Amino acid sequence: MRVSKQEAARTRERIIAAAAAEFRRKGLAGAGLSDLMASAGLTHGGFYRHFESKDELIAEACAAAIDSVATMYAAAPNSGRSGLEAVAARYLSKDHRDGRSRGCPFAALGSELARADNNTRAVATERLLKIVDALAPLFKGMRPDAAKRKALVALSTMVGALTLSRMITQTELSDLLLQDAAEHVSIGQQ
Amino acid sequence: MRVSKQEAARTRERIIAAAAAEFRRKGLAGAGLSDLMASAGLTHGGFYRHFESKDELIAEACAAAIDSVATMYAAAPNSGRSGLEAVAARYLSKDHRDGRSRGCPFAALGSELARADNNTRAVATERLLKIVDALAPLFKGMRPDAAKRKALVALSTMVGALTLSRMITQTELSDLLLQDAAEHVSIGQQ
DNA sequence: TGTACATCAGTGAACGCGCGTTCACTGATGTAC
DNA sequence: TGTACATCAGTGAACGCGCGTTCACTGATGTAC
Repeated sequence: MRVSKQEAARTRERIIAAAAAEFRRKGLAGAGLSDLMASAGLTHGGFYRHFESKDELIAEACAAAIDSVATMYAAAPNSGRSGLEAVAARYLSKDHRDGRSRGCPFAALGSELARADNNTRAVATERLLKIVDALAPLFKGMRPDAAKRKALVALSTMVGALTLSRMITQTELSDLLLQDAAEHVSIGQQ
Repeated sequence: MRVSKQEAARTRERIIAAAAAEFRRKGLAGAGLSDLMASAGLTHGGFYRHFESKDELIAEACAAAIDSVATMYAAAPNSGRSGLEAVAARYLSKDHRDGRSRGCPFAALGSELARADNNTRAVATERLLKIVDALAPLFKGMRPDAAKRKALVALSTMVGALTLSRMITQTELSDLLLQDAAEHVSIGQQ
């Protein structure tokens, strides 16, 4: 039952989207291709019509996951608070902490990404730099280069705090860390 | 070939030590019991004389790993620079980045720890608080409670920056992040 | 203190299971004339 | 435009492999008398 090129392309995107969620939920090693294909509405046998290997899917799914949360780093042009404050509040929210499968892949997969193959790490690095570029303008009154460096450190704080807040078993402490980290990042413009 | 209680206890410690290194090197899911027991100089069959399950070992090995790097957070009473500056420089060094298997488990296993079972996460949380207690006095002229909160945020920055520096494929950028994050943490006393 | 027996740390083979990957097959899509 | 054939997305079964776990066995250690 061959399917049109157009539909096949849509299938491929569905697999990537399912993988982006499954990997963040269960980890790169923990998510199996069979479950993952099932959650895309397919049987696992068809996987290799779309990808050469699980590693190839990992790279594509990570790229897609990073892109899909990129809007989180855009300045919200609404309220009176600074763009940085808004981004930090959104990133370090309880919703983000409790919604791994839709959240930041650096936090959901950080230590596994650090062990991933060269291709995946290169893809992740490239997207990381895009996010840094989006974040940098939020550091007002700074030379672009300095702002980018500040942005990467701020992102480090957010990724680390979100990861630890997910590990911590005491709800109050977890909440407090999110709050303190958000405040710390918000005032980090000097 | 039964072995003395004393020797059995030593064997148990050897397994935990081997696991603490293997888990940090390959991840909690990636490290297999067979390899791990071999690296402790044993065959895998004897594992269940010492532990009820892999999960039990994970909890014990993580505790041991955290404890074994706890000295990294002690203030070095030598040089002129502040204790915090010394700790940040040590934590965010290239040696630490390149020596996963002997380094901080929060960075080496962060995203996997966030998905670990309740027992492991409780053990990790308890040890995290000990590290925060060790770090807090480095924030001079602050009430203990405020200092602990600052310490946890600083630790978040260090964990996030180390994790990202290991993921980044461009050496110069990875180095720069370590340097910038160390500087940021060092001056974070206000 | 010496003897007889129970315990149990460690070995090595085996268990079932799910993993990533491969393959023969189906039949609608795409292509060549 | 219509027909004949090649392509290939998707299915479902099967592959070998390594995983965590179990088990029968060995023989030195620990214990009871």
